Amino acid sequence: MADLTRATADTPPGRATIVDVARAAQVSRQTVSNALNRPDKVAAPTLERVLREIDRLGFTPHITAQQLRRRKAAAYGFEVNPSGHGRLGHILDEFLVQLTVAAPAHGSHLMTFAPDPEDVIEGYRQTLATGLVDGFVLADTRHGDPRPQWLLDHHVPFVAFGRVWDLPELRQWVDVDGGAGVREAVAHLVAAGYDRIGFLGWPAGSPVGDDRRHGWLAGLADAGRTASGQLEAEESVQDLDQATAAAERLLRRLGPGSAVVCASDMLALGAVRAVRNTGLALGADIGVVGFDDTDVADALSVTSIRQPIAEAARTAWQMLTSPESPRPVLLAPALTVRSSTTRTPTSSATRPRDTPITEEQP
Amino acid sequence: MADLTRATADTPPGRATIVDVARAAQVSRQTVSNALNRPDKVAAPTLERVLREIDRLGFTPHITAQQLRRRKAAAYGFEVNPSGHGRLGHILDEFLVQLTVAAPAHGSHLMTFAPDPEDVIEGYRQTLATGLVDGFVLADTRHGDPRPQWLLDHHVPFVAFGRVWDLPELRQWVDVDGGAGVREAVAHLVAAGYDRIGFLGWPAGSPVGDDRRHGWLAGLADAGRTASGQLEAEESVQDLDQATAAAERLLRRLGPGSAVVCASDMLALGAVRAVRNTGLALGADIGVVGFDDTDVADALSVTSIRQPIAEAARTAWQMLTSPESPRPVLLAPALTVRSSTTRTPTSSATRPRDTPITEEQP
DNA sequence: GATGCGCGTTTGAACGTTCCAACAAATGGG
DNA sequence: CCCATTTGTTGGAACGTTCAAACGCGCATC
Repeated sequence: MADLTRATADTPPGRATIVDVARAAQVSRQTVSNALNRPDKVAAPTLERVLREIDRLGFTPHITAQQLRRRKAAAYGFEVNPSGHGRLGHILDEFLVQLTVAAPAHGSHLMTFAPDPEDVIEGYRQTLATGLVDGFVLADTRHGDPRPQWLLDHHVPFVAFGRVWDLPELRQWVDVDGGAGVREAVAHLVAAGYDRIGFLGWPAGSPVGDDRRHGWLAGLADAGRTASGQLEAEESVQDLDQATAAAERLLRRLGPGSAVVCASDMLALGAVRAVRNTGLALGADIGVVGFDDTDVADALSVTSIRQPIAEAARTAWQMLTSPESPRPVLLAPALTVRSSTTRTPTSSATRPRDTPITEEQP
Repeated sequence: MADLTRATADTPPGRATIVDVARAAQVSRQTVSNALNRPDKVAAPTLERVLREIDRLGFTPHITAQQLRRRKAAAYGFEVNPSGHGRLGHILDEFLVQLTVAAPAHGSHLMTFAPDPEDVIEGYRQTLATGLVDGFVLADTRHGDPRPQWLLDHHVPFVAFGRVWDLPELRQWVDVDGGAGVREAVAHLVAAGYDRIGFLGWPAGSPVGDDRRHGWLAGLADAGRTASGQLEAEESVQDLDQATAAAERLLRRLGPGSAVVCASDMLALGAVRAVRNTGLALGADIGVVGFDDTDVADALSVTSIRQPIAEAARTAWQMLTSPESPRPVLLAPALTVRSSTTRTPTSSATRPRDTPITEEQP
């Protein structure tokens, strides 16, 4: 169907193949192949001649034929799970994009596939059996997830984004150290001059949520403070109103001049609403930090903890394609600082920075 | 690397091929191939025997070999553009997921690729020249987009999600009728008993934004109202504060008992803040409708216009894989109704529905 | 001057499948 | 009852590439 080359006297119509190049450069198939794959094995003048013809004919190797002969797809599968409201969500969305961006650097491609709703494994088995992919990038590893063990059992290369909690001996995963991110956020808040620092999280029990909570405690310890006297709200993000109410209770106890670190940007939205409901100023009176640096944080001008997704993607490829046995990697997130954690308000860009602001202090 | 079958007496180690099946069923290669591709050409008893062996050996055709021989990849490319904050965004995120879900129904696969930052076309040229894909699914078609014309020139199959504004004669696109969605939202608000209905949009000039604005005007006309006396705020979503301020002006003019339709959920967030700032009750006093049904709308309990992305994805596949010349398709979005457009407040689940609420009316 | 070696190049075969033409057996019409 | 047609099955070839082995050649070695 697609025609990429113009047909002339010495270029047959359709896409140019390796034999077309060979004929034009007056060498054999194999020499053209060598020119591309092991240039050191080809004499300099020959190499130059072949490369010139490759360029002239616009030859690009047919990956499908390579895949067949090399018995290697140079492609990896990525399961997109339509369960989460039919979307990947902010983090996996970005992860997929960054995986795709980083793929060429490893001579690979990414192929998406949807899971079989009946059987978690079936989609993996099929995708692999067709020879379309060499392995998989796992995301969203859950407790009791059967996939890592199955992949191990069948010697299928894979890497996980997210700790594989069930298999502590497994080494092929990248994750983001959420706890370290929260810890850093606490340090930032202390340095910014907030007196008391609370935490708005999810109900205990989820590994991710608990990790972030521990980061908060560690941050307090770093600053020589303890959690006693502090208050921790535990509500589900599902209901924004609950989060808002929890944040209001938190603010009543901590008072102006304090700050709240939240386990998600959606919780941070609740905190911001609570700040407004309480009649306080965001940033000047109360600091708020979110998690994941979503559109919401950006729109609300809320400081947020940003996961280094691009680096996670690059690390994942490294583990997948480098031959030696990998080491688990924990990446540190970074803080995107916005006006929600600035005690001298700069939210209005029209107001000059050096204008002294009288703010009510406790 | 991967070993999917156990090696026994009559099954050689490694993946089973078509010849293994042929040997086991005592037929030729070709008959096995026919059994899978043109079962009607195979005698019933033979067919049964072959299928039994296929099942027993766990044979799955090697797609790579099929691709080579059939000269067809049965895969399509999808460009993920890392420019938008490194993410696809809510809509394209869902579109990608739904494309992947619908792919098997068309015997196809989806392959992601990142654009060459230097040259918009280069990524397409390369991906196609390698034979990895037969064509492309375009998204995010912009004004002055060189891709559709290039693809047409080179006879490359493709379909666009989003109208191709530059090429009115082009027929291969699916889009969502945003205007119709807004129009329906206006009808919903009228039926719900809101007196005056405003619109909070983006500055005029973007096709998408203007389309939604026209939907608002059409909805007013349907209800026998005109935009005179109504007020339309035009601000950029970039700055939530501007949106909030614009919404406050809007509410001052429209007064309680009115409603605001927004061109995005982020604008709706501004509207919701304006409602709170004005001391009014969301839903009971002021109706708010967003667009795209994102997490934010869900969290804020805001009625939102939901794009039928899954259907768009199915339509895209249809256009791509069905032989006959396609017709452009405009899909109608649907309203996800939440408490932000309910005049008898049900936002707090604990408060019984039948409790009469005294609300101040103008 | 025969021997061995390394370099650059070529040739045959293979990856796993389907297209194509040929074939044998069964079926039908005159 | 023979020939033409249909039905079912088969083997050779091809898709475009790389692997593995072989080859010819110049050069140093003895």
